[in-house]
Amino acid sequence: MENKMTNLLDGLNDRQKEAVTTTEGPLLVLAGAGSGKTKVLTHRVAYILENRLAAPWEILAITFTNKAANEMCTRIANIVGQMSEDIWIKTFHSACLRILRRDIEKLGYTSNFNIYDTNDQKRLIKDCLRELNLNEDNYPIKSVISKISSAKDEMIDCKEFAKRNDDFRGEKYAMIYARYQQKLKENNAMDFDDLIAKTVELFKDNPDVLEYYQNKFKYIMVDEYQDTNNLQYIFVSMLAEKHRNICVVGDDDQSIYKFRGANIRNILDFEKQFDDAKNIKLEQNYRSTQTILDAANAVIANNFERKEKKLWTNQGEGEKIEVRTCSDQVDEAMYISGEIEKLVSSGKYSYKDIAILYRTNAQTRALEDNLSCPYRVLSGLRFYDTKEIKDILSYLRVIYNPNDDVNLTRIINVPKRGIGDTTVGKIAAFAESMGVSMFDIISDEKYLEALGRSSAKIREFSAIINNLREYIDNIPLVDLMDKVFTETGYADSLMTENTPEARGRIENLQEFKSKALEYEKNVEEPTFGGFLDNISLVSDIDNYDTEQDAIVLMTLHSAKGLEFPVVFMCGLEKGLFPSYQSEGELDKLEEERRLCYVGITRAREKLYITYALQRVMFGKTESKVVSEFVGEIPEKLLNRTDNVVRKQFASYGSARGYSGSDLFGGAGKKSDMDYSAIIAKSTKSGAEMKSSVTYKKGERVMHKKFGEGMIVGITESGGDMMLEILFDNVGTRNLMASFARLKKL
DNA sequence: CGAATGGGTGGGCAG
DNA sequence: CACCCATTCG
Repeated sequence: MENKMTNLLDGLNDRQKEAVTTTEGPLLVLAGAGSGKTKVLTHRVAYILENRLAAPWEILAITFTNKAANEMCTRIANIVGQMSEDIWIKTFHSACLRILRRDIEKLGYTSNFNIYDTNDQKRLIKDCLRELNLNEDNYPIKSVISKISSAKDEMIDCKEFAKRNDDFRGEKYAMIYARYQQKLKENNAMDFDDLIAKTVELFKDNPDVLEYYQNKFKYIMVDEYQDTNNLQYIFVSMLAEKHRNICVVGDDDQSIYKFRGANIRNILDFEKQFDDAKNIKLEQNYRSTQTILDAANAVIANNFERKEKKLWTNQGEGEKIEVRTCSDQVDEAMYISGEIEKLVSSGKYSYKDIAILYRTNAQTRALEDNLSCPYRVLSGLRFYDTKEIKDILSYLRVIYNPNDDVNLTRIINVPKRGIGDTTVGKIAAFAESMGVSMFDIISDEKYLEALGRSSAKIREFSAIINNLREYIDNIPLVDLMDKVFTETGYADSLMTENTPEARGRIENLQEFKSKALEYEKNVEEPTFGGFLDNISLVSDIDNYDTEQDAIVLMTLHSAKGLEFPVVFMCGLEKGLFPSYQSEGELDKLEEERRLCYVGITRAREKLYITYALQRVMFGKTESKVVSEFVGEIPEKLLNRTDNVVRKQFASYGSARGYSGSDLFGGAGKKSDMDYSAIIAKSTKSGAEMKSSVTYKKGERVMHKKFGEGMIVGITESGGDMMLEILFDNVGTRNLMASFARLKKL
C-alpha cells in the first residue's frame, strides 16, 4: 500500500500532487490545455481509494462525453484494477438518466420514457404551433426551442414563464412552452434538458431521494466544469451539499458551449459559491511545443473575461507554425493533402497522427473531394441520424413506449402501407379528444371502425407493433431488430427498391445490428431500454477509434479533449472563423477566440493554419479576408507561404482573358483594373520599372488600397522582389516591389 | 385519399 | 446542396 501510494504521486509535478492529495472540501483545479488534467483526476480517484477514504461506489466522476468517461474508466482501472467498475463515471445526462429510470414514477412519468432529440423536439413544437394557430414565421422553431431550453436551465416552469413574459409575444411563447411540456408528458418523453431538470425536480420534491444520493456520493468530481450550465451546477451542488467534497476541473479559456447554455460564470465564480474553496492552477503543459503554446497564449490574451494563465513547457521550441494563404477552398484542400503526403512520406508521421479541424461541418466536402489519403470524418451526420436508422429506431422506441406519438407518427406509414396524412390526422384528432395516445386509438376496435376504409391497414400496423412488444427482453436484441426489419416490411421494401442507395441503407442497418451486438457484449446487464438510452446519449466522437491509420476530420468543437502530433486548422477567414454570427458581439467573439485557442492547443508538434481568399458559401462564391486570430499570433512564430500570386502570374501567359481577379478575390473587384495596368507596364519594360528602393522584413509600409501593413517575407524573383505583406485590415498580400507603389512608414 | 414531383428556402457549434 | 412544403397527378 505504501509503495502504491508513492507510485501514485510519482511523475506528478507539485501542483498536480497538491490537486491529487487535496481530497476534502471544495476544490477548483484550473487546468490549462494539456496540463495533465485527466492524469490528476484519475490519480485523485485512485488516491481516495488507496487511502480508503471512500468505497468505489461512493465516488461520482462526471465528464462531458462518453469517450472521456470511458477513457477515465480505463485509466483508473489500470491503477486500481477491478474496483473501478463500481465507480460512477458518467456524463451529466447518463448520470441523471440512471437516477430518473429508478424514481421517475414519483413525477408521474413511467420508467420507460423515451428521450427526444432536437428533431423530435421540432416535430412537437410544430404540432404545438399548429394547435395554437401560430405562425412559424413569427415564432421560429429554433427560437422557441432555445427559449424553452433556457427557461428550463433557469428552472422557470410554464407558470413562472407566463408571469415573467406578459407581453403579447411572451404570452404566446408561454402557451407554446406549456403545451410542449404537456405533450412531452403525454408522450412519456423527455428532452435533453428535462433529463437534468427532472432530476433536480425529483431531488427537490423528494428529500429522501436526494438524501440517498447525498449520502452515497462522498466524493464528487466534475470535469470540463467551464462547460456546465446552470442546471448542471444546481444538480452538482445539491449532491455535494452534504459531504462538500467537490472537485471541479476546468479551463475557462476552453469554454466553447455558451450557445447551449454553458455558463462560464460557474467556473469564474466557483470560489464565491463555495467560499472555502481551494484553488490550484496547472500551467505546465506536457503536450505541445513552446511555439504552439506561445501562439495559444498570445491569441487568448485578447480576451477580457478570464483567469490569467500562461502555459509553458520544458519540451523545447519546436517548429514554426505554417500559415498558408490559398486561393480558394479547393486550393486549400490540395495544399493540405500535399502537406500530408510530405509528412507521411518523410516517415516521421503516420496518417493517424494528423487531424484537420474546421469551424463548420459544411467545410468537409471540399476537403473530402481533394484528399488523397485515408481519412475519417467525425460528426456531421451522426450514424444514428441517417434515415433508415432513425426509422428503425422509431419502431424500437414505439415498441418500448407505445404512448410515443411522435415516433409513432414517424413510422406509421414507413414503408408505405397506405396510411396517409389524412388518416394519421384523424387518429391524432381522436387521441386528442379522448385524451389518450394514438396507439390507444389504433389498438381499439371501437375507434378503428370510425376510420373507414384505412382501418384494415391500421389494424395490421397495430398488430405488428403489439406482436413485437411481446419480445422485449425475451429474445436477444439482435433478434428483435431482425424481427423489426422483416415484420414491418422495412427490409422487403429496401430489397425491392434495389438501388445502390437502398443497398447502402441495408448495409447501414447491418451495422446498426452489430452495434446492438456490441452493446450486449459490453454491458453487464443489457436491456432493451438500456440500448435505447445508450443510443440517445452517444455521439460520433465517442466512437472515434484512435488506432485506425487514417487522418481524421472534425469540427473544432469535437476536438476538445483530443490531441494530435499534427493539426491543420483550416478556413481561418473572417465570417467563417470567427463566425459571421459573432460579428460585433464581443462575448460571442471571445467564445470564437476560445475555440481558436482550443484548436491551437490540440497540436503537439506541428500546426498548420490555412485560409482561402475565396470560398463557396451558401452556393455563392464569396471573397474572404484572413481571420483576425491569425494576426494575433506573433509574426515570429509563423512561416507564411501562399499559392495565390504564383497562380496569378502563371495565368498571364496562358490565358489572357483570365485576369486573375478570380484568384485574388480578397482584394475585391477593383483589382481587375490594377492588374491589367501592371501587365501593360511590365510588358513594356520591366527593367525600367525595377524598384530602386530596398525593403527589409519587419518594415511597415503603406499601400494605396490595402492600407498599412508589415513586410513579413521577401523572395527574389526575376530581378524584382516579391514582398509578402501582412496588412492590418485585409490580411496577407503578395506584391511585386516594383509595382506595389508602396510608401515606407 | 395517397404518392410523387418540383420549387423555394435556409444553412453553427451539440448531448 | 439538402430539406421541407405545396401542388399535382394517379
